[in-house]
Amino acid sequence: MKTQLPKDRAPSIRDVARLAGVSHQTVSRVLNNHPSIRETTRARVTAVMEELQYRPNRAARMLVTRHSRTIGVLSSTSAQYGPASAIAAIEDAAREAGYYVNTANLSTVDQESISGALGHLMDQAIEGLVVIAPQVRVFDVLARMSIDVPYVSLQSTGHAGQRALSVDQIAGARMATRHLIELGHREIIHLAGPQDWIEAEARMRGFLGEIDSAELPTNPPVLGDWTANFGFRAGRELLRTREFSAVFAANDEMALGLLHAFRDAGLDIPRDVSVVGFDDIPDAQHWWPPLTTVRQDFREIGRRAVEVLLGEVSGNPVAARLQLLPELVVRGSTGRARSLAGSVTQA
Amino acid sequence: MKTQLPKDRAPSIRDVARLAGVSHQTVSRVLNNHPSIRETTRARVTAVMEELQYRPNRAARMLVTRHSRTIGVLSSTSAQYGPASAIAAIEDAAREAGYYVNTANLSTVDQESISGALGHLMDQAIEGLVVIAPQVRVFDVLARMSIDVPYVSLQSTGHAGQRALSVDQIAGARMATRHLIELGHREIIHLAGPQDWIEAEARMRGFLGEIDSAELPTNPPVLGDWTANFGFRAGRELLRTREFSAVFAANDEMALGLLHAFRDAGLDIPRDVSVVGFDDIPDAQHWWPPLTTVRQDFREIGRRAVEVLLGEVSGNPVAARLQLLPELVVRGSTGRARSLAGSVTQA
DNA sequence: CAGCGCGTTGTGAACGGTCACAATTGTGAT
DNA sequence: ATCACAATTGTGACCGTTCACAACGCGCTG
Repeated sequence: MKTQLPKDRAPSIRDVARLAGVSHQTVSRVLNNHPSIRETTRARVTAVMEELQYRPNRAARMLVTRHSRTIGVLSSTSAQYGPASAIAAIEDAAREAGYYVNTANLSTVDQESISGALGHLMDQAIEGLVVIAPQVRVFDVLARMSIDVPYVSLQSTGHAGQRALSVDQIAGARMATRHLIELGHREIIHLAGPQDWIEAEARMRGFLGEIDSAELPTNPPVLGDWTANFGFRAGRELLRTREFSAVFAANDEMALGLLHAFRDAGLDIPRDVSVVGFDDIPDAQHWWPPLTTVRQDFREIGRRAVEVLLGEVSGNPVAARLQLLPELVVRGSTGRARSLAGSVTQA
Repeated sequence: MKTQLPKDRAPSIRDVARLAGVSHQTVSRVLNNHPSIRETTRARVTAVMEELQYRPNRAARMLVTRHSRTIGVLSSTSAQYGPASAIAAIEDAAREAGYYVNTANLSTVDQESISGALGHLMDQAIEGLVVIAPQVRVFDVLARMSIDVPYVSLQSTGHAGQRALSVDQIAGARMATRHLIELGHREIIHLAGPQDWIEAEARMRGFLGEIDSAELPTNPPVLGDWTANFGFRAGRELLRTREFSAVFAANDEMALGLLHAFRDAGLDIPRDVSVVGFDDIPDAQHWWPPLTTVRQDFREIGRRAVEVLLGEVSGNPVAARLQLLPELVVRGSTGRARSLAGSVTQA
């Protein structure tokens, strides 16, 4: 009982029109549910569409409307938990809003790689861009290429000219640091992330700010690369060269490496050293000891990014609160300070 | 010194043509580097393109050629390390080949969600599909929707009618199990993944096969959900209800949960219990104790998936070996068997 | 010198939607 | 019944590219 079609191509709007006995424009109107269509006509057209399994051709629509309904995501290290779950959330939210998502990964952060990825996205005629690789340099390139689409950046704490949407990294870092101070630690070392990452720099600022408020001696931070491997090596190095009773790592992975190194050296955590991480990835509660860390909700950030971006795209900006507050989660890796190699002179 | 353009729109092929003093078709030929173009003409056209910052309109091209140069990725749990790094690798490889990637996530695995995601991808006119959510049901829906594009599935060990590309899960599971047997363990429990996951089922088959070859008693596996939280609860439950000296977990996350539970119960690993995982995620080497596990190279799988898929798409299938061999990585979470609560009767 | 063939370039029509505008139909008031 | 006006539908052009085909120029052959 199927209606035969002349062409072998996918059915077009005109095929539907012919079979429904209307003009192609009417079909188009049904498609975009235009208000003034008689209910009976709409039903007839819809029926034919159903029968033909009609699917609008996105390319054609895109050609004339100049809307791709696609947003781009620029990301690095997208295999890590944080970025990965943010991306997943972005995709979900975008799809829900009828948008498509295209992701480009940055293998390296040289300018060529960045502009290559950006070019790839621009070819797609993206209408908006989410930047999850908040290295400073990315924004330079973004500016230089005169990208004309609106963009949001995750976790960049107001660095760019555009809207930035983020968990308040500075507040989070202060919470972590204050927690250690309140436990009586005075010699606290910060294992920071790469300093061309805006969020790494923000966490460092938060750390230094809090240390400063407490009028504690300033220990030079160690600059890491986010990985557990680095944390491990840094931990060994620290034991050889520094005096401290606590470390605040800029992310959970590096904290894990620290735990490993300290344990290998025969130290008891948190009796001998306290460790705080940042992110609260799902594994962290199962580590040994379970990690005290600062939780940020990556999925929520992703969702909001899309919300803000689509608001921007459609011309009526969302007045959403752009800063989310992170939350300190105290577990077994932190405890009261006692003397290890140095520290503890206080009241 | 810039040449003024009449329109405010992005420059088109005809704008370039006019300025270069050629026909639009010639410009098109340059674009697709057609052989018979005089070198001088090509140079002239290229120069104008450069000056105008011309970018071909993908929608227009797509409309007429019916090629989207886009491949789709259907994935679930894309925040986990394995899928996430495979996706990243897919994107890299695709971009290198001049293709675009569109990902759709499965929040739930009901049929509606699956066909919704698939529909989203089909709207994009994808030319090929990579399935990373190898639940059996996905393939049912795939068949029912009569998806007409070629697809590869990751880690599905030859379940589907189409090409499957994977690490040999069965071999990996056998390696892990054999390792435990060789250490003298006789009461080995398998903490399996959800059985609607093809790879979970394959790992279970490998485990059972190896147990069978060694003529050991068969312990009923425990069915989990891949998460560390589940592993933790399962670990506590096992200690209450079962006798065993080793557990083979179907992935590293669940193994982590086990370690946590066993440690909480005051057990020493590996003296009292041995634990093996699967995947070798980067963190696993830093856990306590460092996890013995089966390594599979997710990036490589992703790369190959694209290779195979693009071969299929372009009509000349790649004759690549589709099975990769995983590798056993022995670390601190496994050791020789001794009596715990049961077991150890052997020679 | 006509004619052939090849390399190179141009012409006009698609592709499948939307847009602007015109045309038709229906409705209520006069 | 008539008219104004709104609701509904139709017509043709256009978006930017590729495709099929035609045409041009030029050297070479006979």
